[in-house]
Amino acid sequence: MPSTASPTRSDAPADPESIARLRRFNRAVTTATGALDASFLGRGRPLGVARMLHALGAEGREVGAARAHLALDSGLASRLLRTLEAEGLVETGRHPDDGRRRIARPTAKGRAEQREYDRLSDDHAAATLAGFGRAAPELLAAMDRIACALGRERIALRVADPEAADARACLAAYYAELDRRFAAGFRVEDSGDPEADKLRPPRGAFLLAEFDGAAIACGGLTPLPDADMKTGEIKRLWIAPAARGLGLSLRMMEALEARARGYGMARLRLDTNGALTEASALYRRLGWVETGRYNDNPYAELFFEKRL
Amino acid sequence: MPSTASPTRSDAPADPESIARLRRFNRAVTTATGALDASFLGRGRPLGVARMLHALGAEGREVGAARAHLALDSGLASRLLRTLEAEGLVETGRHPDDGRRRIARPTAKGRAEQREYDRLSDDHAAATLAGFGRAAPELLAAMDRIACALGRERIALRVADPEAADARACLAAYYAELDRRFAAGFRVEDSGDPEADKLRPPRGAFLLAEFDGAAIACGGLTPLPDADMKTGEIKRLWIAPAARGLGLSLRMMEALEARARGYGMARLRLDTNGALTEASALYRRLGWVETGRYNDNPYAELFFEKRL
DNA sequence: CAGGGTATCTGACTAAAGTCAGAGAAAATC
DNA sequence: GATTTTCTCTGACTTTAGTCAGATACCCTG
Repeated sequence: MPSTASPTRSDAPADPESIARLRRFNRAVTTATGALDASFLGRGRPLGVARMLHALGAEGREVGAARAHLALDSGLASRLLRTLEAEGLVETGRHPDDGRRRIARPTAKGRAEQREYDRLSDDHAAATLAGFGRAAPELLAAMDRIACALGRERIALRVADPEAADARACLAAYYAELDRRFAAGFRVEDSGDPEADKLRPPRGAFLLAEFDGAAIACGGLTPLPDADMKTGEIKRLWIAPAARGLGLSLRMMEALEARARGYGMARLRLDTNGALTEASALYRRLGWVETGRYNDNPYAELFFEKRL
Repeated sequence: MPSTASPTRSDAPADPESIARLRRFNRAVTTATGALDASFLGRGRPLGVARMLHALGAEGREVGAARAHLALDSGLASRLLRTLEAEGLVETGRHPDDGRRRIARPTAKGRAEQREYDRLSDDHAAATLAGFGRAAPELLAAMDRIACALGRERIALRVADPEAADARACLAAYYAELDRRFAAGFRVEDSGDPEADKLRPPRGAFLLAEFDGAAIACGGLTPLPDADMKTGEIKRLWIAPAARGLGLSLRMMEALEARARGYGMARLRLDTNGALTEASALYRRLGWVETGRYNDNPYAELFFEKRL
């Protein structure tokens, strides 16, 4: 992390959300460059030992998993754990199901030390942010963009509950963008908002794309009540600005279509607004064809259908 | 650098200018994070030795200067040079004026090796760019932004010749932006373009701000032909979008004012256009007061003056 | 030209990171 | 139940980076 970059004041006020974003950027760049995270220094402990302590997390981890994560030789990893044990920061025990594998867990003292490292990172991030001054929001947006691009192989899709906190945050960002982009604004209540239940199995789904712990895209699948019960609808497809242009919308649509096929659906529909030009272009590219209005959503201007 | 980031194809086509921008970003982040540049690996040579070879440049360098640049102990630096000598990559000779100092110069073989390291860096950069696909231009802009912010302590102002290549590039970018922002466009020929001679000493100046070899801002000072020959004019003040919000315009204005004072000038004038809202705000903040039209520049709508 | 200061170098040392060959115990396979 | 495989560990080793105390040669000043 931009650690040499003038940590002017450690008491710099910065909101946790900005700090998290900056640290996410630092991790992305750190991973991409094979760099060392400078916050791992400065507590009188060699880098390797500090990295191992960090890799264990608060809950502890299988020795082999930590070793693979840090790409270490088994001998070296073992020695680092012995060092941490000697300091009283870590305890190792046997795996409940497999006596060959071992689990290394931080002790209470070890967890306190992990929190100290976290605090160091936060301080560095806060100082960097303070140095950015009024340009900070815009720089953070640029950092989000680059972090997503550098780490795009690590963006993972997963099924989420549409009422979970991260899902709601994603949807809120989506609605806010619609409100900005529609000339007349946007209110969810007027848009035929699918109840959360329809976005859950067995006939619906809500997918989230996550990058380093942050939700950066979402997409929903709901059943439509037609005669043969074989029609689905794509809802709430949104990619965070930071993650656009990386092929994520394609991945999300393919995942939703695959899920619809798995549900035995024969066709999918979706509606969209003319203001969302990139969305319509995407649907056409993916083989969707324009069709007639199939609902009374006042915000919908264009209707698409795709046979599976 | 983003070296782990899928160097998919080494034959990826990417223009040298984009590669230079990406590498500038990498250097900025590398410096800020204390990271190692991964391109220094992979030629069977320890990092320290490779960094020393790189630090010498094609022309060679004083041992002390290279040592200071890499922040190395004198003993370690000396040993790295011996290693390079043993490989036949470097020759050291005595300084022409001072027999204590020594100059280390790469041999022909050493320069070839430097080029190989450069090629490795370029390949990494090109592969990363290729992976970005159509989002590349926008990502590069975000990278420029972050590189400037992280490295803002290293932005240096210098007097430049207004007809040198980097100055002309800076001015061209400025004119292009005016053309975009003015409703009726902009043509230099119509704007009372100061001849280059007026932007040179003894009564004028053209300042460039440089970051890691790239010109990112400029500003000119010319004499105005009033009775007591004590009036100057600020011309062509421009900050590249990537460098805005970092206080650079303030630095540039202060440098130009200091220079005007050095020339014995008593007052400064400038004109600007209402479309450049941030410029007018800056001038007011710096103590300029609005005054009447003093030229026939058709693009000028606002006129400011400041007593020195 | 003596003496102090400076630039570089060598030798002796340490810390950190990493490699490699087995040893030992547990699990999986035949 | 014997054999092979898997996981972790220990001991012995190397490489890289870095520190520190002089030694050496040169420059500058008085």
